[in-house]
Amino acid sequence: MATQAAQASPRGGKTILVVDDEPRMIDFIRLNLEHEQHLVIEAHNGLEALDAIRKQLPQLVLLDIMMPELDGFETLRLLREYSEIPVILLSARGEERDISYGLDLGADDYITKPFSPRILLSRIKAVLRRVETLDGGTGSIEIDERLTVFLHEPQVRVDGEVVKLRPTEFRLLSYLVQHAGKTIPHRQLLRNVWGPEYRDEAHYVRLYVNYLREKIEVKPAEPAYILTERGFGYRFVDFRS
Amino acid sequence: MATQAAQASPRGGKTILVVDDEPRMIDFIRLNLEHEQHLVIEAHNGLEALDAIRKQLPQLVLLDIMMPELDGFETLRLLREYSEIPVILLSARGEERDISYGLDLGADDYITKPFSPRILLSRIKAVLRRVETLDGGTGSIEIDERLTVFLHEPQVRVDGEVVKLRPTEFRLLSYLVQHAGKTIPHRQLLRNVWGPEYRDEAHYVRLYVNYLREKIEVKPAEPAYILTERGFGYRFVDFRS
DNA sequence: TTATAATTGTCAATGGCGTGACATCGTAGA
DNA sequence: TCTACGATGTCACGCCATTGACAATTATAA
Repeated sequence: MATQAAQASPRGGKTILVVDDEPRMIDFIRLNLEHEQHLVIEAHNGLEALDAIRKQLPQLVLLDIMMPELDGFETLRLLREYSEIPVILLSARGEERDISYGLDLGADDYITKPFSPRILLSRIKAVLRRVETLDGGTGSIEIDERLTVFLHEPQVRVDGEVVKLRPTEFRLLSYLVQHAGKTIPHRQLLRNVWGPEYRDEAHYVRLYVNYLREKIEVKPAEPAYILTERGFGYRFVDFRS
Repeated sequence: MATQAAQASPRGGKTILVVDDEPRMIDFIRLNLEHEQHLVIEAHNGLEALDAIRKQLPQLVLLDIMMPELDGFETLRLLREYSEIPVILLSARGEERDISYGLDLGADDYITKPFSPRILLSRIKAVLRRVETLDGGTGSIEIDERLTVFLHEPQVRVDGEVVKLRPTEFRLLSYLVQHAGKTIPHRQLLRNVWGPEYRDEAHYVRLYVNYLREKIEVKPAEPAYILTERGFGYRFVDFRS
């Protein structure tokens, strides 16, 4: 049902929906976003916002929390029932306590009013970048003739054969490939593949590195892709050099 | 080895280490933090910072990225080998691209220079609040005479008996209890218990709600703690009323 | 009231993940 | 060089998460 975001706009800018009941705030944001070549559409309450999202498919929504009719939280809750469009919440001073509620509802980030144009633009850029990393591009990286890593599917192609990866293997390989050429310390791998609550389980990394080697290396005992940096961590070979 | 954070400071303020090579920046931060009753200590490069953390055990570190000797990233990497002390990165304009690297290394948040006193204080407050939720308090919530939920151990006490919870059961129950009295939509439970990549697996929630009911309810078929709100989600009974 | 569909609850099978024990390798010091 | 120790690699087992099939319940409409 939910169509993928669309809307071309002049010179590579994005279509951004600004939802706020204060015209001054909308004007301020519009001024700054249009200066960056974005196309700005607006809505003045939650209902209008949901309507505009359905009809215009913006690439990003700036959503004020305190609004008449349908407030930002409720709007976001309804929206997240069917759409994963990026949303940045705008919260007024003193509402900071409730921000975690907004993130729970699925907001991508938030900005506290008042804010500077620079803050606004950098947050938007950051959110868009994150989203584009997730679903942009072809979604596959050709490491060399015999190995292709897919970033949207838990699988790799090795010597023309598709090999399925288990979820943890997939997250680990993606992380390594996306940081190819750098040695990643054990701790950092744990934190980013398993989660921040894992600190001392360096064992897991060894185990899953070996699972991966079994699947992608020619000779797992003499790895050519996932290299061991004794005492530090692991490094995926820099395939771009 | 790593002792728990300590340092009492006047009137409930925290001990905060500010690491920056620009004296003006330190002065600016010091002015604002001391106004909020925090005790400010300072360091001017990474080595000094690691030393100060060892010796003074601040509750939070504000860490500039661009510094001579040992930069913020490298300092953070070394620090995270042995300590989970909260760190907020300070990044100058134009370094925004590298922020995700800092978060990978285990930073808790970041602030882009220049920033306002209000931003500074609210970020610090947010990080400290998050940390204190994790390890503060007694760590247990007594729902009623027969049920106690532990927030730091995957277990509950039911009728005086300790019952162990599996990891997912534990996360789900913690989330429900911490939002007791509110109906949480299926989507929101999925997002916050399983992760943002789970969207349509509402089935999981049903299954785990039932696992939990088996463990904590008197009659699982007629739940008194975890209530079903047909068409919306689940609600943990409001035990504070 | 009854039929129907949507939602929720239950059960069982499968395979991934965490865990420990142990083998092997690499490095530094004797 | 040899030895000892720490780091890394390997293996096997048991628990838990996921998945699918299906039953029961509730709301809605006939």
